[in-house]
Amino acid sequence: MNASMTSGSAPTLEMVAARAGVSRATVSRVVNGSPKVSPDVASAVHEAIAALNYVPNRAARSLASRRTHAIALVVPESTARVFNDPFFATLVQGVGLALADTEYTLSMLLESEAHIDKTRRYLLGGNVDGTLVVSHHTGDHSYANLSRSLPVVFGGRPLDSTERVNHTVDVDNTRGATQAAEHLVERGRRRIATIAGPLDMPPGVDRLRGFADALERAGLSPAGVEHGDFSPASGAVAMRRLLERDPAIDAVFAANDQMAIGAYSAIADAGRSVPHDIAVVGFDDDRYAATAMPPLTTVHQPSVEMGAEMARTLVRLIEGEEVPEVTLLPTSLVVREST
Amino acid sequence: MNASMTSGSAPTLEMVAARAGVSRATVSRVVNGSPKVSPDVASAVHEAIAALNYVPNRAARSLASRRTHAIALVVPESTARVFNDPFFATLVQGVGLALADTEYTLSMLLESEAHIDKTRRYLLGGNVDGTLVVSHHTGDHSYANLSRSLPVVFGGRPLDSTERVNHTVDVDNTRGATQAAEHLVERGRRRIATIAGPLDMPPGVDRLRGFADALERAGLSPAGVEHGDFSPASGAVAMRRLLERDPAIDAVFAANDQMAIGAYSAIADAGRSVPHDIAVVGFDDDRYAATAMPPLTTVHQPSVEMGAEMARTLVRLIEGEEVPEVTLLPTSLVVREST
DNA sequence: TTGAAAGCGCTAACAT
DNA sequence: ATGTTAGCGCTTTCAA
Repeated sequence: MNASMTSGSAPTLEMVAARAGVSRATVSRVVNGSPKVSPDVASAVHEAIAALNYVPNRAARSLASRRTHAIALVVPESTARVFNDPFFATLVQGVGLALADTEYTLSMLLESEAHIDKTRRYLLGGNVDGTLVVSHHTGDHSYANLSRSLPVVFGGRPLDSTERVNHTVDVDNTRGATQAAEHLVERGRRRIATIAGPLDMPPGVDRLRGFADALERAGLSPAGVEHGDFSPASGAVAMRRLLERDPAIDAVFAANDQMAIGAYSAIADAGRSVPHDIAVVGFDDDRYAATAMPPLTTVHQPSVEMGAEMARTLVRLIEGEEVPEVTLLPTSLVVREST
Repeated sequence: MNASMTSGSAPTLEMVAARAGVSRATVSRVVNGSPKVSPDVASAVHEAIAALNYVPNRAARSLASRRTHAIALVVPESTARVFNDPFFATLVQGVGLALADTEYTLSMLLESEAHIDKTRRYLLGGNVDGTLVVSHHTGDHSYANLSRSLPVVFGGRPLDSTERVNHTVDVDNTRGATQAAEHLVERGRRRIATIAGPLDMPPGVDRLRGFADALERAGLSPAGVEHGDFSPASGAVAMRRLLERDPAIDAVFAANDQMAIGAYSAIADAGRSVPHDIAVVGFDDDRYAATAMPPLTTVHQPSVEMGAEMARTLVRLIEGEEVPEVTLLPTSLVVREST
């Protein structure tokens, strides 16, 4: 717009100082919001900044302050493979949104096996002030000890709880499963079975427990428990087995929507209908849930919120605030037509 | 592992120099792969680097070299809203994967309206060496002129071709639509209609053109053209209209899968069946395509590859290489049961 | 081929 | 409340 913008190189703090007639230190104070600057000096500096369209140089700032104002989001390869998992995609969105309100920047690290320690070096090499890690896998110890050298927040589907990982944000899987079971009971169902997830994955364990506890409180016991691997095919297989053992089942809670959809087909194959003969509740509220036939009643995961919460937690951690070791986000039941 | 690692602060280039018995300049040369270093000196330096587990400090490097080795991926808010668009998610994955082979780092900028110029400042403030922008929208001029100050590669669903944007990577929409139309012709269909996308979006235009051209070459003309907005509902409406005008239609090409799915329901409502009465081909090969009933024949978009190509193009641009202004990625037809 | 020296743009004591 | 002065860790002329 104006002449100063046509100058080749970016304006520096020094130029601002000269223009405002103060020292560089003062400009730095103003830029960093130090309280010990007189109002008139501050506004003079602000004017100069605006006039020159000054933007601080990050590299210089990091070098001097030893802080990068960047955080990493590490996506283990196994997760990358399911990158089109809507849950994950939405989580990234939450992270980005939360960070937009801060001075922090997001570095995405898609970890491919070939570069596994490139990632570690990057993280440990002072390139970021902290990191977020999303993992689907229990056995993933690779980042557990990272938290000794760097603020880390785990999230998504967190590690096995036996590992003392410092900070994690998770969805309240247990409570969600309980909501699902209670809903089925309220609908008058009595022979309620479940298609659980793998027991080596925390969500698998928690969702099964929440389900079982709720039934017990209702004075019922599961009409069957079969395990799947969260895939639609495994859901169909599990449903078939459930039906073989007890053809009179009148409801089923699947530990995720994909398995619920698989169950749909097994139910149809058995000549039964949803929800008339068998009510079905899923978990995740993924893209398939709403458009399934019939639309699936399911437990909604607040994924955007989870990403945002992870980001906020990490930022607080970096700034030295006290933060709870684990944050559990509430789920909510979305009632559609499968119950 | 060893004693030096327990030392509080990270090893510096200076420490490496001392240990290798050379100057800092030499270490810098080795680290940066300069050719003018004698082999023995180089290996001594490499040993020292390994022994100390030295990792160069990025901030210092950027400050001195005026390069950041970071690239941004800007996601306009409108796109963020459809973040769970599998196409986009996969594209990000491709970008990440391609970058993993380089020295570059990915900064994700989810742009929220409130911070729109925060993004511009960030990009122009020397925080990145270049940027990738994904956009669904024609009218989005905000980044068009960015390319005057910074290497930029547009991608995904690029801007209106009337804007002279320097570099873009796109899927070959025209060719893809042609493949779809030719397939229908080969299947013996003769009354072929299309549910086109909006004419203010490049994919809408290109897919319609590719379709029409192919029919013309086959000596046919469209049995009908209706426009939708890429949503399933609009696909259903369009299909209904198509059927009203010409009940004898025996095939339809929808400009995306979502509209094809919408068409499915309109076809069913009309008492017709897919593919017996009407063959349907979509475009995108999204998550719904494979699981639709019947599974949808569609044009596959190489989204991972597109992300990777965008990243590679940008890196080349940054390194000063010559790169083509537009790269068109080939699509492929995935034949399933709807034709 | 190697080293010396001068910054890159900023922050953070320390003075004043 | 403001200025002075050192660096932060690296790259890069320029000499040797």
